[in-house]
Amino acid sequence: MSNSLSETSVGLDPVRKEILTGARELFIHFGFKKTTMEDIAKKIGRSKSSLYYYFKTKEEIFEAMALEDMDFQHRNAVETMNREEAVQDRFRSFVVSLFTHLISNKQEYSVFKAELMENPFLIMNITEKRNAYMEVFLKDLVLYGIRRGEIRELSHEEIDIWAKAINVSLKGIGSRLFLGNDQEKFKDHLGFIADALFMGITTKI
Amino acid sequence: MSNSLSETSVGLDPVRKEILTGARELFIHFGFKKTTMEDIAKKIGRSKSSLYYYFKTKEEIFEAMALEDMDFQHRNAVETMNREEAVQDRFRSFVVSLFTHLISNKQEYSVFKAELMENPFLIMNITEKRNAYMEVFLKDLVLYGIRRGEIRELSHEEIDIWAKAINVSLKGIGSRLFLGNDQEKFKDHLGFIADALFMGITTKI
DNA sequence: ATTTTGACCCATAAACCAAATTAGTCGAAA
DNA sequence: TTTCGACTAATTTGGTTTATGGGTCAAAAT
Repeated sequence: MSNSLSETSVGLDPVRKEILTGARELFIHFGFKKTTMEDIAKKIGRSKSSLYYYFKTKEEIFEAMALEDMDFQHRNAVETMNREEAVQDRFRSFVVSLFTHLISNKQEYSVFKAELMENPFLIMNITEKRNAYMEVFLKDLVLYGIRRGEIRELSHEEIDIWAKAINVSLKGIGSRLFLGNDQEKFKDHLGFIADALFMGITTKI
Repeated sequence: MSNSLSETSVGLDPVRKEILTGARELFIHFGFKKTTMEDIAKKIGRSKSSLYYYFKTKEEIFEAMALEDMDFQHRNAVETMNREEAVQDRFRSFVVSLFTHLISNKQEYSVFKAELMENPFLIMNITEKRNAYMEVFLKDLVLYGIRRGEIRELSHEEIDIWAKAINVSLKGIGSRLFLGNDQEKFKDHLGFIADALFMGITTKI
């Protein structure tokens, strides 16, 4: 389970953290483009050049911040999930946790909606890392379920495909929650959605 | 089942069709932005003004063309699907048909990849109509399955949610097939993916 | 009445340039 | 090892002009 999104969680450097928390506030308030390196530096009472001692580029700061957030959010979901035993319960719990967090923090990240499509390259790295992480996570979960006899014996290939498919599915649902304006209907049925994806909707037998 | 994406299939007007087929070729070759109304007019040997007798705007032409294509593609999938009896088989058949078509026509539509994010407003209407269509389609399919006793009795609300969730899931998988570069792995497992979404991956009972 | 057209209009895109910002570098200082 | 001020190079901004191309319209053609 040595699967994680961000290295910074170990808190390697206090200044690094300082930069990230300062940057986070500015990014969330003004977006990526309108936040200058000067702004970040001033915010934490340091010179702009200092930032370049810890990060190579502005993008790198943004990326580190985003990954840190996602990491926190995922750790949270995993922690909640691990209180369950059955895979179905774990999956449902994980999905519900992720999406409720997404919905409740929706406002906070709304600044990025516009920017996301102005420069998609910005989130490319982040997306890739997240995908890689999620796929490993989902594969592990399937293996856990198979071990418990709650999931049919699937081939390696099938597990891989399933993980990829469910990942993009969840992403699709996530974007709809984030961008769409019908979260209301969704948010009360997150558990149902998770179960439907995992267990299907057919009559058992 | 009076559920369709495009009215033009009835072939209301030959000139309208002419315009659409001419426009299609140009759009596919040069993209939306670089094809001018002049180009389209010249292509079919008419004056630019004529186009405005049949369509209000350039966007409307593009939209009509796209909807016509999608309509064809969906009619095809439905036709294939209807050869099956069991819902599971129908769903799988439908999904496989749609996605194989997508994969094989991928090259043709690659011009739009870039344009899609340059002006997302362009496909907004199309996307909305497609979503509406797909949700109705999926709901109908569920009702069919419930009638056959192959799908558990779901509430109206749940059917609605399921249709929305599966629609965005399929869209997610579709984009991955269209934009990503790992179709190879996917394309041989489309049936598996469809089954997994529909029937889940848990051991039955 | 329906369809087509050329001449026209005008919003927007492109091309250009000067000025200002700002990301990123570097050597020296702390 | 870490921080900083001064520098530079690239990008952005703002303002202007030109050109393109979407869209209108009244008249002509069918």
